[in-house]
Formats: sequence, C-alpha cells, structure tokens
Amino acid sequence: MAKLQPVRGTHDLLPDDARRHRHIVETGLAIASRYGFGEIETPIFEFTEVFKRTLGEASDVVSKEMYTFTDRGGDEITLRPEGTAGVARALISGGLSQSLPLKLYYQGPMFRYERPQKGRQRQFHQIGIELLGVPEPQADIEVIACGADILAALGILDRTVLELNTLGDAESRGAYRAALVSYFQDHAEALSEDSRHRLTVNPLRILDSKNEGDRAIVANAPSFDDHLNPLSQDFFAAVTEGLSALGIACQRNMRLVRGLDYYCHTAFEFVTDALGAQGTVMGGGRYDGLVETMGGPAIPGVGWAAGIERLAMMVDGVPGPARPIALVPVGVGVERALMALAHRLRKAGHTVEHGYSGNVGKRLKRAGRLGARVALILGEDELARGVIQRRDLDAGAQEEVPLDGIEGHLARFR
RNA sequence: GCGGGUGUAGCUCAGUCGGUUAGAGCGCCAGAUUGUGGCUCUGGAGGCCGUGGGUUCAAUCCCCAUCACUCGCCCCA
Repeated sequence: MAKLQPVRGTHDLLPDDARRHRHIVETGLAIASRYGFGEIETPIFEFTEVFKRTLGEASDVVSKEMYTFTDRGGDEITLRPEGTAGVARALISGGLSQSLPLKLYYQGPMFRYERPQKGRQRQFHQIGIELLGVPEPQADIEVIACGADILAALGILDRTVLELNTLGDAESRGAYRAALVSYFQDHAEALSEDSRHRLTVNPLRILDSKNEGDRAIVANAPSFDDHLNPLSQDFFAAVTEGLSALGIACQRNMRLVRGLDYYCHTAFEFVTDALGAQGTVMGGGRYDGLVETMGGPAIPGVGWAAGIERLAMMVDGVPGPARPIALVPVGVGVERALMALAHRLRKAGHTVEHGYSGNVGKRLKRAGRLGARVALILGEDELARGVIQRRDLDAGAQEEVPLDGIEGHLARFR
C-alpha cells in the first residue's frame, strides 16, 4: 500500500455516482413492484458451499473468482459473486416454499476476483429479480417483460437488443451436450487451446468462441434445435409467442449459453455495443434444478441480474438533487436568526443551504453553484421590520416578503 | 490468470532530442464590487512529473521492477 488508495477493482461512489446508482435501484424496484415483486436482502456473504453447489465446482466463478476466507470460527465464507444462490438459500432456510410463488427483487454489491476493465470491477452492484415456483412459460415472459420495462424506464432499452435462446430441459440439454462433445472431439485437433479446455469443462461454451478457427468448426456443429424434445420445443415457442404478443422484440442467438450450470430452457441477454467488451447489460434465464441441487424441494425458478455500473454508463436523465433555498445573512448580527429560519423551513419540508462564509456576493455565487432556486437575504434592517428579501435566482427578480408565513410563500418555489 | 497501452496541478492535457525557476485551459481562492450570483478583468494557491531501484557530472525524460489505470483475451453484470 504505497499510497492511500482503494483496493484494486473497487471504487468510491461520490455523490453524483451515488445518485445515479440510487436512481437505477429505485427505478428497478418501482417497476418490479408493478409486477408484484417484493424486495429481499440476503447477506453479502454465505458459506462457501452455497456458491460451490449452485454454480458448479468447475465454473470460472468458483474456480478462480471468489473472495473466500476462513473466519475466526473456522468457517469457510465467501463474499457473494452473484445473487441467485443467496436467494435460493433463503428460500430453503426461511421455509418460504410454503408461500409460492415467490417474486423477489434484490439489489446490492457482488464480488468477483477478476482483472478489472471497463464495466467490470471486483466489487460491483447488481439489481435482479427471481420468480420461484412457476414452471409455466408465462413466468419467463413476465420476467423478461419486467426487465425490458426497467430498461425502458431508464431510457436505454432502445440501445439494447434482446437475445434469446433455449437450452431445453435436462433431457434435451443432455442429449445435445453429448452430440456436441462427440462432434468437437472429432475436431479437437483443430480447436483452439481455450476451446479444448472448454470441451471438458463447458462444451456449450465453444459455440460462443471468438476464435476464427473455432467459428469455422462451430458453423457445422450439430444444431440445438435438432435435439430439443417436443416439450422443450413447445416451451420455447410459448415464450417467443408471449414476447411477441407483448411487442417485445428479440433475436434468436443459438450461441447464447449461460455460463452457470443450473440454467435450462430460456436463456436471454439484453446486449449493447456501447460498453466495449462487456456487451451484456442484463442476463438471465430459467433454473429449474437449482433449489433441488441445494438440497431443497424441487422448485423451478426464472430470473435475471443486471449490472448497475453498466446501466449507469448508459443512463441519462438522472434526476438532480433538490434545488435548495439559500440563506444569505448581511452582517453577523442576523446569523442566529437565519439559523432559526433554516430550522423552521427544513421542518416545513424545504431544502435549505447556508453559505457559511463570505460577503453577500460570495454567498450568492455559491448559491448559484448549488443550483438554488431562491435566496433569502436578511439584514438587520429587514429583521427589525419582520421582512426578508426573496430573490428568484432563475429570474433575477427580487421581492420583499414578510417573514411571517414565509414557509407558505416559498411553496411555489419548490 | 494471459497479452498490449498509459501514469506530469482537483480535472483534461502540453513539455523537456537528459541540463539550473515544469506550463496551458477548466476548476478553486481572493480582489475590482465593505447589502446582491451567472459575464468580464486582475492576482493567488495548488506538482517528491505514480512508487522503488539502476545508468549518468546531472533523470520528470533512458533502463529494470512495482503499483494503479486502461484496452483486449478468458469469463461474466
């Protein structure tokens, strides 16, 4: 620690950034509430086992990206790398399976030990929703629609594309996986080193390889659609038809596979080309096997997560802070009276700022910088007469008004 | 974890083919205006030139290492 600086991959959220994040979190919650989602907060750390079991031992997240430590009691603890596992754990340990379906919205920091770059940090923030206990495709449609609505409310939906794919049910996925492995094994010699590794760890991932040689081989790989059983085909058809009925445009992306083991059927991402290498703004899908994998009852689920930092880079129109009323004293004799006035106005619901120091000019200048709508200027003379100068900083107009009932007078300047 | 680029004032960036006091714009502070902001003018503060080591009479500049940032890969939000 040569210099006092934040840990690599972590950042302070200064007031402007914090406001941006809050806007996203609150917009997300407001929209999700319309869909019947309620907020849940789970701890930001869990027993390491929770993530190992749900994400799969071989996944990148578990094998190299987790912040894991042993606590003073000797327990293996991990800072959450994503939100779904914690929600599923809460469902089981809280006995929430008695109140299905569950519709949950969450928000908060996640931690992954990765090399930072644009749109990727070691501590980052997500919003997300999970809909648990509904096996029908209507749940998938609703979850995606909710996501699209949030992106629309943030003003970024039209800069994203919804990519959609199906991984089929367990049977279909297993059959396809076997066909893929067999195909790629025949071409293993020609595959890139990365993809040969993927062959053993996550063969579906090869479909998404950016390596040119791999792409040539992928072009002739078996098609997922040929391995979907009728049930999976019907499920996917219901999802696409539902989206289309809601006017939500999407693109089939046959190479879209989610990295995490527990996904089935629907997989989707809202992607953009505005964020460099990190194209995914919101990603999710169906995870029917997850809760059971964790040792709970067989409860299906579907959900998504979105990176707040990535959203923040695309959002404009973040509401600014409330415009304050600036109090300006003339001379030291009135400062006590102004302090009392500030207190009075704040109790009445106004946002009030003091200038703290300097002459009238300085304080008005500072008031302008703070974005004040009005300044109240008070001197000995005004105080004695029970009045105050109310200056409209936008219009540049000034008027003398009685101190009595000033709260009401200011109402129109909020 | 792998590969490339960049670190000079609060911010954006010049600059020194190695040479004595390192600059600009914006921002900040103050004055012109001791009771009136936004414009203008004047002045001021603020830099171990990321950090450590090496080469040299001399390093902000060259070399090595390190840290941070950044772009890409892997993976993902």
